[in-house]
Amino acid sequence: MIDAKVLRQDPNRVRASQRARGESESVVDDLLAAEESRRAAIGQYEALRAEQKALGKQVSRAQGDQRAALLARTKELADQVKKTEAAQNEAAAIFSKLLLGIGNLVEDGVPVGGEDDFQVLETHGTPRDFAAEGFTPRDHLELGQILAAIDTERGAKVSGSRFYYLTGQGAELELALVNLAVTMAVRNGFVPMIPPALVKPQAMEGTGFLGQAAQDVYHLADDDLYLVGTAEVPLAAYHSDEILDAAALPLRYAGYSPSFRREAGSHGKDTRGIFRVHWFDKVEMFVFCDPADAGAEHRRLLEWQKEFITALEIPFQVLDVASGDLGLSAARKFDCYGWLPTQNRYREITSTSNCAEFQARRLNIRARFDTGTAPVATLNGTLCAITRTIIMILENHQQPDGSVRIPQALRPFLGGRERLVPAR
RNA sequence: GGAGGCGUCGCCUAGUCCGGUCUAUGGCGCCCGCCUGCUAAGCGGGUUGAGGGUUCAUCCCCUCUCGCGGGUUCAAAUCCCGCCGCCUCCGCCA
Repeated sequence: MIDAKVLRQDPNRVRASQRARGESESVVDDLLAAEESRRAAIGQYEALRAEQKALGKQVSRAQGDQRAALLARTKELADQVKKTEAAQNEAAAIFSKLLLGIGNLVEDGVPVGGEDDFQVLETHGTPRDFAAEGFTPRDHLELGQILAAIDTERGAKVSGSRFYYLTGQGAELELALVNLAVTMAVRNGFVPMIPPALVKPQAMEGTGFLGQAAQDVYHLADDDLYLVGTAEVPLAAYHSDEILDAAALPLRYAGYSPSFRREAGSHGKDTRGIFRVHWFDKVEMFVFCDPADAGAEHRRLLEWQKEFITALEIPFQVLDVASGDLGLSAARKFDCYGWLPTQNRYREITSTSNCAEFQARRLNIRARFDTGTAPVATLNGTLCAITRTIIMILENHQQPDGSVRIPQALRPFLGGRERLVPAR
């Protein structure tokens, strides 16, 4: 959630952010009104409570008529205290419900607009010229079938559409990618983590996934647990309700977990192969840091993503995502789009968001700074989303015979092999 | 899933039966000071945490805080209900 102080002191900044996101501005006025009635109720409650407490002491010492008179007054007070307490809770509930609903304040410099208004910041590598090489590239599904690495038919038979099996070399490829990603993350100072993939509502709410993204989340109604769409959720909630040692920041975690996404509202989009699926595994970077360092840390996460994609020898671009496409919790987001030869365009392969203090406030994660106890900043970034990465590797490194060259960096994790080879 | 036990201010712990004197006891640890060739020991003092108000800052003030949430009561660590977590045992299970 955004800072209630900012809301009070500079409501226009919140209005501007809402405008950039394409969200309602009037919610700001509703919030200010709710805040005012909440404060009024608190004032009344505190005054009554103080009197009640003072009288309570006298009651325990008083005798006879005096005691009876005091008891009559304290009874009256108790009644009023209950009423003001209820009023206070009601106003607070309205306030926090509204506050939880509004998106993070958009960082300065973010391009304004919707999904297509991103700005391309960088382009790395050069897409192969398959025409010059004299063959037409196969798409990842065809390659996956030739290599006996991807089985979507049986995935559909067992689990439905948008499910798949990674088989043989495909399964090996996932394990190799995970190993490479975790090895690089550890070298960069991350603590590797294998977090739970089912979480309580607070974790989901705290990370901002029950807002506009709620329709994309799997919920187990019998147990009131959610299947996470990213390790970001359990990693963020790891330190919930904790006060961290500021000297220990930044805390960097690399979580390997399955990611479950309902993909509601994307019917008919990217239906071929494993580009958009209901489940995939992912290695995710997550950082808790001093809010003053968040911008710099965000750039570092981006650099580590670029390092990983570069190691896999995939041509890619870095995008500065536009304000309307940030999601609830991000103040700024950079995406890396890898080259997809058969679509003749770049497609999303990683994403990194600076959530500033937005998630930390919701999850109650603070640190003791010199200036006092304050929320930390949280940042997340994909290191390796397995299915997308496999797609990019297969398509970009394919050979005319359907085999696939394994990028140098990955070979140590595949027993030194140089190629994935067609099955018989 | 069943039975029992437990959850108190960093750690350990008293208090809960029988509500008010709990503004929560004591020890350890930690901080400050004294003493002291140094260190240790000793002596004296301080030390729950969070939120808010005030202030340049300190001081100070208020509220909340005995696993969490309700309830009873003028008043709850203490009584009642629900929940959560941990431990032991049983059942089931990879």
